[in-house]
Amino acid sequence: MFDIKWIRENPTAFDAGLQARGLDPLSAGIIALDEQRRAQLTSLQEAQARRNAASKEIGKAKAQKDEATAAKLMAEVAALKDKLSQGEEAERAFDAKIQAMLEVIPNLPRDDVPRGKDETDNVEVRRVGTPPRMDFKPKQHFELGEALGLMDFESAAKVSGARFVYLKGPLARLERALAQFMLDIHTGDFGYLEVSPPLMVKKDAAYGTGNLPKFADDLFKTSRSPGNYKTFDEEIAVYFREQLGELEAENKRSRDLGQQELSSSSFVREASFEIQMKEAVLRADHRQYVEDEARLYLIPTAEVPLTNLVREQVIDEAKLPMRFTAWTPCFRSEAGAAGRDTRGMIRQHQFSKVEMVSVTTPEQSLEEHERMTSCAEEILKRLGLAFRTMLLCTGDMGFASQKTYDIEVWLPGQDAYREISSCSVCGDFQARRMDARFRSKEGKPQFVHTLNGSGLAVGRTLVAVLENYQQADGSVIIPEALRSYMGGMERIAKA
RNA sequence: GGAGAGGUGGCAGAGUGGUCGAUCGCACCGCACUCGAAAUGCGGCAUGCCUGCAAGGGCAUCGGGGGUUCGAAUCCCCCCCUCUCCGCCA
Repeated sequence: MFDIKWIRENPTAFDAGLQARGLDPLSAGIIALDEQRRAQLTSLQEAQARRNAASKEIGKAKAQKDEATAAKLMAEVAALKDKLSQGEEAERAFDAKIQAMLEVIPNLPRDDVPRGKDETDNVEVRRVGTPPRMDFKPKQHFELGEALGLMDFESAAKVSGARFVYLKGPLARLERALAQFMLDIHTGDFGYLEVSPPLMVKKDAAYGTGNLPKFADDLFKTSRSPGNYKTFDEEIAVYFREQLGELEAENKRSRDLGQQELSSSSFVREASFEIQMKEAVLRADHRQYVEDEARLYLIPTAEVPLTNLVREQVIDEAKLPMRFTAWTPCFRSEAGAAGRDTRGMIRQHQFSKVEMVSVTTPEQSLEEHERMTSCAEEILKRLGLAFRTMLLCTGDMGFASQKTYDIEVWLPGQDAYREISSCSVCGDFQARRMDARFRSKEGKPQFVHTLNGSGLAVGRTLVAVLENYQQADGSVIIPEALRSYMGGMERIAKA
């Protein structure tokens, strides 16, 4: 989320950043709207100032029993009433309009991010490890898993639909082992605080990290039954009374004119039809409102609850950087991903991930970004998996990011590097949306910087282990580093 | 889910229609006293926004939203949260 003031002062930089993202310039439109808003705000505030002053004088006049003056002033304020309520409404309208424009604008890329259109313009910054040599044709993870009888997509489809899976026996345990292994490293070696967060969050939290309002389609949401209808019933009662009153008035007019009363059957039928239509609309609106307010979202990543841990507060600078890690399931509707990676565990509606989140000062964030990326890389190193680290170009970065490294692990079965982690620095973009600030010894509170990264996607790590450690006979060697987490097991083979 | 109590500045806690953006205390900052510190005394100390070169001026904010009123922290309505008790439950 951008500070309108910053846009006003840096329109060129703002538009240049948008252009790097492949977007059209927006500053002129926003600034024009903001100018209107401020002009209107000033005139509203002048009217309010006059009302406030007059009200104080009324108080004084009444205290002195000067009813004449009081009455005069009250008349003046009464005349201001329309102007005030119109002004307030106009202000709300301007605010909403500008807010709606700002909240869907993505973060601007840092200067050192390569310009580019899509993933083909990403820049490889390093390559670590060598892909294993195999003297047989490597299989894909789902071929291995299904042949072992430990990975069951068919049952999952029956129970939950496409893009779900059952893992069984040693594979289920391997998922748990990987997660524990990752958490132990992040907490033990890198100083992250392990957190077990809520898996459902409110709209405001999803908004804070930038998942809403623009990417609502990517989220699974609960639909809770609307709770209290009292307000609505009252609304309806008022409306009915109005309608009936009008009908009666209409009939009285007709009688006075000596005409036939309109409460003849046809009119009543028409009127009651209209009432029913309006009632239906009101009811629908109200239901929608209540549901939207009560709605919870399944987290698409633990980034959401972890980052929002600092929302709406002022943190003591001495506590920064804060580092959180969590192992959670993640839920994504994958709308618009139809046809991509339909087979196997690469792209699921539900997957397991160990997430890292850092909250820092503006000075610390760039260095923290490198550190976080290396924390993720360390997991792959210890597992003996080959990977490359990519610096994403401007066109391929996520909504909230200023700069992103993707880590791609080598998958022999696919004969390709595939994303297994994504580490982003968001600057104060999320902090503004969450109102998360810190206070230094001297000086006013300012917005924190936030970072997030996968450390790692557990499902995809499991895929990588299977494919990289597969043997000619279809069994899979368990990497040294994981064996203690697997009860000493060295190999997964068909039972 | 039911009943009751409550939500006010960093903390604590007054304020029930008119100079209340808010008394007092604690914490914090500055100054005085002191060799230094403690204690004491004096002064300062909420946030956001608009406007102005600045000094300043103005608007809004007492959990959130709406309403009554010339005027609301204070009255009315709705919602949220916290605490206590009861019920239900992994």
